[in-house]
Amino acid sequence: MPPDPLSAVFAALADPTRRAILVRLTQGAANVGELAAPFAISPPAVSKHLKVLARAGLITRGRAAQSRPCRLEAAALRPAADWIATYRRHWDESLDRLDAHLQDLQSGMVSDEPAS
Amino acid sequence: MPPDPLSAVFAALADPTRRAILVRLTQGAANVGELAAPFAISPPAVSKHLKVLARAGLITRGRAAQSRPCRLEAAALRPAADWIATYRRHWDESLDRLDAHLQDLQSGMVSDEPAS
DNA sequence: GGCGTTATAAACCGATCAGTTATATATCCG
DNA sequence: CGGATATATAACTGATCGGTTTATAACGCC
Repeated sequence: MPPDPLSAVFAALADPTRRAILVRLTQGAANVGELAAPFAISPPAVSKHLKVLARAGLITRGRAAQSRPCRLEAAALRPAADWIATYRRHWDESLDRLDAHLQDLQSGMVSDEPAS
Repeated sequence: MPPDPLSAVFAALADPTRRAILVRLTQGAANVGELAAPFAISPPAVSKHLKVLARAGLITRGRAAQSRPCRLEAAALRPAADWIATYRRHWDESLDRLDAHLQDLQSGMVSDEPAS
């Protein structure tokens, strides 16, 4: 059972190494060796990270001689950004608190009386 | 070793159940029973999800009688949104391709000659 | 064809995850 | 106090993760 795409993207972003790889790819395509260099992990480990990123749609791979360069596919970040954007409205804490408080009152979750 | 906060947030968002819990909490605070209801999973499982969300700073818990209501802390999403926002610039594929191509040329990654 | 380079695949390992059941804790009510 | 309700903790399980080492495959070059 493949995870839904949104989960795949968030899961891919949950690893610092993978985020660093994406950052690196904003400077242009790179092959596995170049990506592995700064991380003190073995090439196979990088290869696995790339597979995760590819499954999430965040990169695509090409072929150039022995090299399989990776290219960033930033468009795959859009659904994640959209999901988070729904919460922008709640970022302002005062609005948020007010909102929640009103909701709580409405649903009878709190007494609205001073505690003890 | 605690994971860095950004990883904690992305990891928390990587689970559909936890995302649904956050969505539910936009409608106001809720206790564990209310959160567990729509998901056909046991209360302890929900409790664990809430612990993950709390560790990521995405919710805070209160006390009201036997109930420990959860409140959304949307501000914790900000770093994640900011991280992703850095890639907005790359979402337009034509800009992205051009960018990457120029970078590739500059770093000598591709020949810039027609293949074969 | 054979060699070096680049990258993936396979097998394995310890840690963490997401869920369960069963047990404990905390709070209210009578 | 004792019982009911709401939640958390403990102990366990199967699956997945992030890494390793070893072996294998694809390509370019001589």
